Amino acid sequence: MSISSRFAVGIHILSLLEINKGGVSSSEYIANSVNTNPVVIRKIMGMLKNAGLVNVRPGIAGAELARDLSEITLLDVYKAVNVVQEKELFGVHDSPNPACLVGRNIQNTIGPLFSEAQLAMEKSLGNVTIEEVVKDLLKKENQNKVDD
Amino acid sequence: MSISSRFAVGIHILSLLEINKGGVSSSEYIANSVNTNPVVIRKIMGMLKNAGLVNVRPGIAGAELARDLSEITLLDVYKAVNVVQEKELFGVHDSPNPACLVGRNIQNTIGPLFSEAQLAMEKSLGNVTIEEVVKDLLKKENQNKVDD
DNA sequence: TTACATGTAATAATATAAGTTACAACTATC
DNA sequence: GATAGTTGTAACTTATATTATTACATGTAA
Repeated sequence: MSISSRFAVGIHILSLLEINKGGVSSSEYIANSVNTNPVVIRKIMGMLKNAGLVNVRPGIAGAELARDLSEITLLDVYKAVNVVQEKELFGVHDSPNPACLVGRNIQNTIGPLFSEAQLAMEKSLGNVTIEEVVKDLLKKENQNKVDD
Repeated sequence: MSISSRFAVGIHILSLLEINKGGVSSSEYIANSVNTNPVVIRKIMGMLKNAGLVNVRPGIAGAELARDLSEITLLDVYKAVNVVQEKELFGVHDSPNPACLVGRNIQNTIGPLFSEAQLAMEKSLGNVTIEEVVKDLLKKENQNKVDD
């Protein structure tokens, strides 16, 4: 099981918008970098737009960042692309037997524990900005040049 | 997206083994409490057995805990039932375009960030033992009695 | 030998993800 | 205003994973 790659693609898109700031970032252009279909990009872009992270308009080619990169965290992207619902990272079997002590209490006992673990993960995502991601992309790019 | 309920069921099973310590916990008995099919229980039980958490033997009815409850954490169960592979909680789009600066570096940049978030979640699970779960189950049971 | 349990393979039903096609709605420009 | 090119979106396909279920081999105790 893995969380949908929409999240990774969302990060890819925002990074690309920054690095291609001079040019026009159409869905086709972005799809070429991500290596997927332009429609997939437009769907994800729509989510990023709803979350106020990018500006896109029908008929007009190219998307732009709606906020400073230092004010967009991975958690913002994660929430924007809707990959995991609140308190639902961990699936729980429904309708356990109410005639059993464990069955009638397990959900209430497990729920908070699962929420806490999910929040710990999300907090970690909230500590990283897209600005840092872009800086690291450029750093890795330069490292590779030196290696050649 | 949700992590397979095998994890929740695994916790349910271990708790039930403790609370039903006096009786015989056959796969049918457990399935009745979880509200699922006995085969599902046997499959999960097999994973718990491989991880050294329970003792079960072919032909002999009933399973038993293989360790003290205070020495089994939620993380142990999570790993036992194999719901998330190492470093694979977050899906990443494969083969992004190597001709693009972002495309050829995004995986190496994102990877460690995703791993860190996953580890934060897993660390949280490692802080809770099944013993605590059982205590909370009993506590909630008594609270409900008072409410009646 | 019988009754009953676990182990496991095979299958079906369901849900979600990701890719794709098709087309409506919109904008700029000629 | 007609055209070319873009975004927005619905519909469909394919692939994969989960969960439930059936069937049966294997193992144990009485």
